[in-house]
Amino acid sequence: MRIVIARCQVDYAGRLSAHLPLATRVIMVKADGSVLIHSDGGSYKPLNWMSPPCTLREGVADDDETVLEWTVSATKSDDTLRIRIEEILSDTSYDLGVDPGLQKDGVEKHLQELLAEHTAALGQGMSLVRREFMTAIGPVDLLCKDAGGASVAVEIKRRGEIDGVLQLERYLDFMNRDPSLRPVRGIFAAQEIKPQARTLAADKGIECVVVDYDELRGIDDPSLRLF
Amino acid sequence: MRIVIARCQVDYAGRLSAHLPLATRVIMVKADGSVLIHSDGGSYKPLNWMSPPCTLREGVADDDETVLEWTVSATKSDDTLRIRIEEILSDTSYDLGVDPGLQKDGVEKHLQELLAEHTAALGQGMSLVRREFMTAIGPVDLLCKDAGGASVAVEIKRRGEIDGVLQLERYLDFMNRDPSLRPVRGIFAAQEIKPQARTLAADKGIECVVVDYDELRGIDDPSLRLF
DNA sequence: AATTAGATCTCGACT
DNA sequence: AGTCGAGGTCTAATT
Repeated sequence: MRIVIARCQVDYAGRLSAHLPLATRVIMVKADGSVLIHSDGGSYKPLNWMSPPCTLREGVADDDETVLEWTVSATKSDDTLRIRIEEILSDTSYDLGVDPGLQKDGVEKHLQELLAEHTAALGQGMSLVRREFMTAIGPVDLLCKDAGGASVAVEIKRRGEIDGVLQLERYLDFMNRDPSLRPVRGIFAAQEIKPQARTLAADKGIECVVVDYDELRGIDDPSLRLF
Repeated sequence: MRIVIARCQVDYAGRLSAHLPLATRVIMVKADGSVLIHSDGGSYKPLNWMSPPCTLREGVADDDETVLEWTVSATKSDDTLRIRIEEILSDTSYDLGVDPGLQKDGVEKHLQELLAEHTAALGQGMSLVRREFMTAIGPVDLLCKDAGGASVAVEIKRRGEIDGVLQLERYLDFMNRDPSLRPVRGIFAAQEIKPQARTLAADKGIECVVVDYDELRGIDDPSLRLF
């Protein structure tokens, strides 16, 4: 890991063209050759970058030998990042070693697993028929039967937005064409549901269920938690 | 901009939970308080981070006073990032100033502008009626008339995938209900078109046109290019 | 290798 | 402030 603080201009040419005017920035060169150009704001996305695999060539500018010119070239395409460095304020390198990586918990897949095990959270007397129930246009997250024995298709999102409702509506359209399933009603389950999504669901006769992830996880063995 | 190289563990709790085991990493603290944790590989995305607006509080661990504990808290939610620092290898700060920002060129809008000016690329005798032609369900990128005077709706994407074809199909459905427009046929134009999208388009009677961005731009005044 | 769908998506434009 | 669409999306899982 090499970190350079420098006054620089940057040009990217590839899937688009982009230019950064002269300013002081952080240039991060990773062990795999990838390069990130960060400013002192924004969010985690760099102003400009080159993803691995790529190679860094260091030289000087054609028009001015006092200006360093770094060229980063992608291996698999002709994308290039050209960095013109007018002044280096700092240039340091560190050996970080290989990172053990990130452990995640609480994404949509977990929510689906938990709801599959605790279908009661979707309604009294609800029972699971299948997870990832296949239809002609893709898998429905959960297929259940309610207390009355009627089929229920469940679409699960971490955050419930309008596209999730539309997706469920398409599934319901297809499933209700199948005489062996019909009638199928829909439940849209999420940790939080946006007002617009809720309105659309109501209009389509789709029930909305807000799921408390922590509460649902609390039903499970607490020893299975990461922390 | 503060850059710290340290052996650390990191825990994020918020929209999900995530944990990073002890390892040497780069901690970037930006002027707006946002924090990025980078390893020596991967891509531009940090292993873990906190977006602004947020505040950083520096303290020591409850269980071990020799361990620094930084807590980064989001202002608008209860998301927190907890960084346990076992050893600091480097800790430096720089004043970068405000960045002038990135200038972009070459995305979908530009492609639309170029095609609007050079409708011949879509077919012999094609002429432009309107850009962003409004329909009940949204604007069609281009409305044209072909050599025979028939209406043509054009959907433009940088990369042509299946959802773009579906979008165009919805527009065509609506437009063909309007007696003053009917009949309207469709052209799906993109720099590259995925086989799946091509197949669906063929099935729907939609023509596919692959556009060469550089060639199209070459027709324009070269002085208008960024470099 | 190619495709699909989610993301602590981010980012910009528009309402 | 919220919504919508695109991204040099990235990422991981699955075919």
